[in-house]
Amino acid sequence: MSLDDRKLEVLRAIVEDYVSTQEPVGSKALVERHQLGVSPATVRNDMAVLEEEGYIRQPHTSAGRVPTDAGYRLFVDRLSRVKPLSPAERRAIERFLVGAVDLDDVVHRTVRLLAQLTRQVAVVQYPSLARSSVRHLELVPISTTRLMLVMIADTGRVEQRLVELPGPTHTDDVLDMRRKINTKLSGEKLSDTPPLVAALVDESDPEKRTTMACVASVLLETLVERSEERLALAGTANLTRGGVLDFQGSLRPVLEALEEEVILLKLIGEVEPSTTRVRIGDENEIDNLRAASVVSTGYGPGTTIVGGLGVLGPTRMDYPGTIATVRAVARYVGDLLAQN
Amino acid sequence: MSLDDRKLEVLRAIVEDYVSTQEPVGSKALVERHQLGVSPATVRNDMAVLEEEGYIRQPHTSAGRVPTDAGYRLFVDRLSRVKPLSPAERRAIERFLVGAVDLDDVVHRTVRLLAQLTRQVAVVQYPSLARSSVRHLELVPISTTRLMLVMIADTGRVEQRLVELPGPTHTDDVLDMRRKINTKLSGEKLSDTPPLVAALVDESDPEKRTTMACVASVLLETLVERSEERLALAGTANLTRGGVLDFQGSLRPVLEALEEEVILLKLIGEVEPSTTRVRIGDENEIDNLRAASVVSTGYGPGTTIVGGLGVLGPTRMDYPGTIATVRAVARYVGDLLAQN
DNA sequence: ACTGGCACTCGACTTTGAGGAGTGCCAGGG
DNA sequence: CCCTGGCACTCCTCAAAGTCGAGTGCCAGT
Repeated sequence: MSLDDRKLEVLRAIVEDYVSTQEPVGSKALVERHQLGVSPATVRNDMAVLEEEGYIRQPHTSAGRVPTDAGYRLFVDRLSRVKPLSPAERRAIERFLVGAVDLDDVVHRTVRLLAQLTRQVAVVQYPSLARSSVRHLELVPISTTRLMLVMIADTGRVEQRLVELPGPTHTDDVLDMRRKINTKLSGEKLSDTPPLVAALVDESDPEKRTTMACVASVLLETLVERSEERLALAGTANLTRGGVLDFQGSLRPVLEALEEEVILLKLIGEVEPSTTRVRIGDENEIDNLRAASVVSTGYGPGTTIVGGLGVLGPTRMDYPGTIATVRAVARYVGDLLAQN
Repeated sequence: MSLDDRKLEVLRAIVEDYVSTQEPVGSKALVERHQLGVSPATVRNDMAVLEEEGYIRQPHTSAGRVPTDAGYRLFVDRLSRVKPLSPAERRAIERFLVGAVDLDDVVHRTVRLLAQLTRQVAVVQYPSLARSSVRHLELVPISTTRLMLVMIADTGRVEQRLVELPGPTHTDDVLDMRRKINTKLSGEKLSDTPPLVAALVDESDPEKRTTMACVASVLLETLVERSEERLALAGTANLTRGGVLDFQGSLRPVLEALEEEVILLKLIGEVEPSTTRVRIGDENEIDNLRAASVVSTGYGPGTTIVGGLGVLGPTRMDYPGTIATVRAVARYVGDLLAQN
């Protein structure tokens, strides 16, 4: 059975009212607040159908209706009009992001901005190393048997690791290694580097091979294996808006999930180009977040994607507004990265 | 009026019972659970005095007594015996901290460990730049008009900033600057560097002065002005233990405070050598944390202090245990840093 | 100085009842 | 055939009232 236009209109009205009032919405209130052009009784019939189809439900008999996860899904997919950002919001974004001095700064400003605009929990992934290229590798002698390896990626990320050398090594040899490494690796995608690093060891003089092997192993760890994805989080206090009503009474599971980087990365990290992804309630694979919704998207200079960002909130959220904000922020951040 | 020994014993019993049960404790329950050697009526008289002195209070008539902030303070200062760590805890600390590969790793492991052991919110400050010395400064050419400045501190912290040069600059000149800067600044406390940086500009060749000034300004920002203190936070989910009872019904203000780095730094950053600081409820200057207690201490290699760490929880917390854990973790982290 | 006894207070919990929002269904009308 | 007004019904919310019991303060007695 398919739903006719009016039923969809009723669903939209229910979602919009419920999102803004946080109270189950009844047929009478619905016709008063929206120009549906029919009587409450008719709306009731439509509601009965919508309930049968699983889009809305009653918390208890003789209460109004509340959208189900499926209802929100339908709303997002077919009923929500794109809500353009207000000029004030655009200005807020620009004001917030100009003046960022480095990548850390950009990420921190972004995550706070997102949290503030959406009034929800915001998550921003640092540009993924897996999607970056090597811009420069530096070997800094700390002592005769210790180096600091610094990797600068084209996305602005900088990673450093300590290298313990097998024995005292002369500065000239370090410089030599540094030159060779850079010649070989500069400009390469991080994911393409392992064979090149192996080649570096093979090609080096026999007497310097152990030293080079040492550096190479740390290099590999830094470039690929560790593949450390970093995150920034902000706005957890927003979880407490709407009392204990959202999130079925306990913030616990949500806060727990937010502490797991792995989980957050799953949420915002899996990005397809230029798509905004919305996960509603049960659609989240993580049990702890079955009462939450996540809106996420990728960002990066131009059309490429180097990382993900998004927000998390109650299923009862303003989807059109949130989606618009997340998209806009992602675009601004992308532009910002493109400038470097 | 001074309190005799038994009254203090009663106070201790009240604190201990309330901390473990989270319920107001009455005179009868008290004599049953502790060997006070007197009758409930006597205890009641003692309680009346303790209440008059402001150490305990009744949530309402005909309820048991609850410690006040002043009561906890007295308990911490005079009544709590040091609780030695269990072997299991010692082992947990060691297991958690060995295998940390760099400073980031150490800090993250520490903060998680602390949150887990105390079952509270943990905060760890990265080694403060203000207390660090320069180990090495590196200038990495990114393009002919851009450098990346990398500062490596003796505490393991690494800061980087982009430098926009006034015009194309030859690599040799960069190397020259790099050498001069290192000669001048290596080993110096960051706080002592500003005049040295100024001298660097003064001493440089006239035609290279603008370039050097450029680098110097970023250098100063990195070394001193920005003076960016970093933090790691973990265990916010622990705030939800004990229901909504702790924190007078709303986590909101606490979560808000935890989002402000400045506030957290105030809490754990002001450290005197080898002291563990306990701030109880109202003693916190931040309004949002008037229902919380903070236990903090400094850490660093040997007896020096390079940063702070601590935990935050409800005033109703296990002070002896928490204090012991915080101290132990700080000592272990200090030892770990000393090894590098 | 401590104890047992006793009257008293007051929150927690239960019961009862009125009120009302909202529904489902049905018969009638365009 | 779809919409509408009417009506009986459900069941939540809220307030009032009452019981229960933990815990207290005080006092007289040892």
